[in-house]
Amino acid sequence: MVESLAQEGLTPQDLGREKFLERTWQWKEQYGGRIIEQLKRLGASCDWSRERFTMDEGCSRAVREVFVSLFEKGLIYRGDYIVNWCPQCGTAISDIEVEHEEEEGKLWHFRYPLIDGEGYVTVATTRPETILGDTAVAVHPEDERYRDLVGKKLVLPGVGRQIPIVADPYVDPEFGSGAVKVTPAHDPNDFLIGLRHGLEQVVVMAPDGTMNENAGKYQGMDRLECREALVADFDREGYLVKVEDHLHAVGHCSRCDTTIEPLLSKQWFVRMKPLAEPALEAVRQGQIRFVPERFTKIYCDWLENIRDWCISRQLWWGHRIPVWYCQDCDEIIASREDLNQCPHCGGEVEQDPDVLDTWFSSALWPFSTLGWPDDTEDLNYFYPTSVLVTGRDIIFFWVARMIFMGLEFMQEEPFREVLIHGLVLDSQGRKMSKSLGNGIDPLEVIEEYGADTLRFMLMTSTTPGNDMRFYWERVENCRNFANKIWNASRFALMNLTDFQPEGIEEDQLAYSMADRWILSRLNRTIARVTEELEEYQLGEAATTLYEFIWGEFCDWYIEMIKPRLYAKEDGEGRRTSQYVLWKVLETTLRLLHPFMPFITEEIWQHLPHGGPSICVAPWPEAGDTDPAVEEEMERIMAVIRGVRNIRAEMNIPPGKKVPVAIQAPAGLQSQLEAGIPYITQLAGVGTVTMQEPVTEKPRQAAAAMVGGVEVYVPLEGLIDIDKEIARLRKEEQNLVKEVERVTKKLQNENFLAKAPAEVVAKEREKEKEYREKLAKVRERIALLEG
RNA sequence: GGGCGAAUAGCUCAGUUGGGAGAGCACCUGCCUUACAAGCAGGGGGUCACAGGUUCAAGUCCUGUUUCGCCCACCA
Repeated sequence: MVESLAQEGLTPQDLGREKFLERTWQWKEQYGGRIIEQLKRLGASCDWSRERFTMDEGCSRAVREVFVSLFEKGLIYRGDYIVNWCPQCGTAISDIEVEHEEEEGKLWHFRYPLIDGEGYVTVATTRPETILGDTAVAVHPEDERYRDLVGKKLVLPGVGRQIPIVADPYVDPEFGSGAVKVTPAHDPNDFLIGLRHGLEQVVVMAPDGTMNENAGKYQGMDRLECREALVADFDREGYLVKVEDHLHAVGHCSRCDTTIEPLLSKQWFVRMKPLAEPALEAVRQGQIRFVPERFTKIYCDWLENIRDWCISRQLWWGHRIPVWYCQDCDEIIASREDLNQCPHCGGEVEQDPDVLDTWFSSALWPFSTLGWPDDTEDLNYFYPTSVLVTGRDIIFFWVARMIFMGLEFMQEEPFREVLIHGLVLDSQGRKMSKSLGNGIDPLEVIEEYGADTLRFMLMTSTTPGNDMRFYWERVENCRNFANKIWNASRFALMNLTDFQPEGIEEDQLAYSMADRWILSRLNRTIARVTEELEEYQLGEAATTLYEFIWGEFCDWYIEMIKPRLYAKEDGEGRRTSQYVLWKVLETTLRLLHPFMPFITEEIWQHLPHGGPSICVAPWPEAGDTDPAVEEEMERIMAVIRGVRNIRAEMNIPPGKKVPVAIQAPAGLQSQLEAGIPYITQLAGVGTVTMQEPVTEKPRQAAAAMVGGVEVYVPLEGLIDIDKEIARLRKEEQNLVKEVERVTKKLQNENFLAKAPAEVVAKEREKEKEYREKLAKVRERIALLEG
């Protein structure tokens, strides 16, 4: 066993590389067949020789089914509407693909003359080029200033078009001049005003962002170029009233960051209200729960204010819209099958050239990957699933849409809980982005530190829903933890070569104090980790394991059992510690497996184990703890720490064995005697003398008062009395503070009356403990000084 | 304009029913001790942003303020 692990020349950092990915893949394939089937079904095959991707057939069929079904229900429609147009990408995009950024812009004020020459109306705009598409000016119906002008006409400067003044409640009389230019083809509000008043829609911009034939002499100019030229022209001609600085939010394409142009065009939309309502109810009534809870509000707010979803894209990748247009009878047919001719008139048909928003198919993921629309075994087994884990940045894009599509087509929510995590930021707290070049390639981290290291790092020191910064120091820390487990396991394997757990009866074993202690700690750890995982306290669970493995198992237990393991003559003791060592490690690996899948699997396979793979091994169940032995061991450990502290402070050479005299009440002596081997071994102690507290205190000695016992290290010549007094003085100071605090609390009658009895009892115990300790320290100081 | 999050050790962050402030890194001291120097042992370091309030008791609950960050938003 040991040989195989060593011979392969592995380090934990190798784990996660291809070899292990492959190996784990094999195990998963062998034992987790269902999952593999799903993953395979997910794969999209790509054929570059054609113009478009060929999406996986299964998924494609689901997408068509959903599209056609929604179309038949009237939930998908094709219409003219103002969409977010990206001139760079040359496509429409949905509302959530637009990123708003505050920008310093200008607000230009222009005057439009009345046709009768009787004055002007002043309007303001942040996009002067859209003036070319103006077909009205709107004022508030109750605005006294303009009441008489409603119904009159203005001349659109530079264009010459006569446009009406209309009254519309949308206009805010308080803002600017109280009069708004109306451009129905290039502004969503204006579009609605236009519909209400039957205004003409004049598109002045081409899909590539240049001005089109309706822009007159500005035709062919880029929109910004046009803006400059137009402003200059209007200024010269006296139409420009003033220019103000203006801070406003400008929409940008989330993909290429180009300024979005609202543009009138014909697109496909999903009618959102009927779909949003059930999705809202499912969350409101608790069928779906968000963790952390605050994301519920974000989700609900979005769906409550949802507008129809523009799903057509003028791109060359994606699922092509399954709609055919008859060239003869103008019939529009949404079809599950490809069409060659019009089912109505037999005429020639052409498929819509557009493709679907990629999130349209993503929304079907919970069921399309399971074989839907067929009634498959996987679908019955895996839908709905229990929990979805995802980043907070795609709640709208993905989570919400999976929910409403799931409800619509499966009549059941796709998952019960949604665990939201934050984003990984760079070390300065910025989002990782291509343009900043501050991104970190996870594959590089894996290459250098191992996959488990990265995984563990991402799971620790974070709170659900909060962002985290990427720090190499933390990666290193996690790498070190991975090494720690690796090395501890190597130690275990070296000492388990002649061990098999078969046939061992737990109650027949000769447990040492250390054995009983670590088993109790293990049970406590199992219970705690399980509880924390159930509460989605992933970081806390990982920390609990970290502390148990490093702080208790490695630092204490392994050190404690070394003599037993090395002593060949102590057969029963050795065998017991081997068993406990194996049991604790094997159990701990199963607890740690979700956090460090590769390393735990690799080690587990080398240990005696049951079952084919740790990834299908049962989750550990917590047994009984033994508080008495924990307390006893804690006292022994305190003695050891006390002696170590003395050694360090007194600069006692590391190799030097020191004698120790322990003065303890009779009741504690037998317990302490059981701990003597650990004290001698772990604190560099030669002999331990057990005494009654009444015994004369040694003068040439350093002392530690721990857990109700006095520990003396008598070392003639090696103890600097002045230094020892200073050390004790510091201890005294700390104790005085503690005693003061506790006493003050216990003198407070309100505390005694209102605090729970157990809290008061605890405080009383503390007070007693501190006072006793303080008395001993003072006595000690007096002795040394006197 | 609306909403959310954060503020704790030099740095990055934990701290979930309110009951003696924690980790990692960095720093200081001593150790190559037969699993591990990517390690071991010991140590220093915090008025938990600020101001009020509730409570016997507040990092934790409430109110307000400040400073960062994020999300949403069709006032030209």
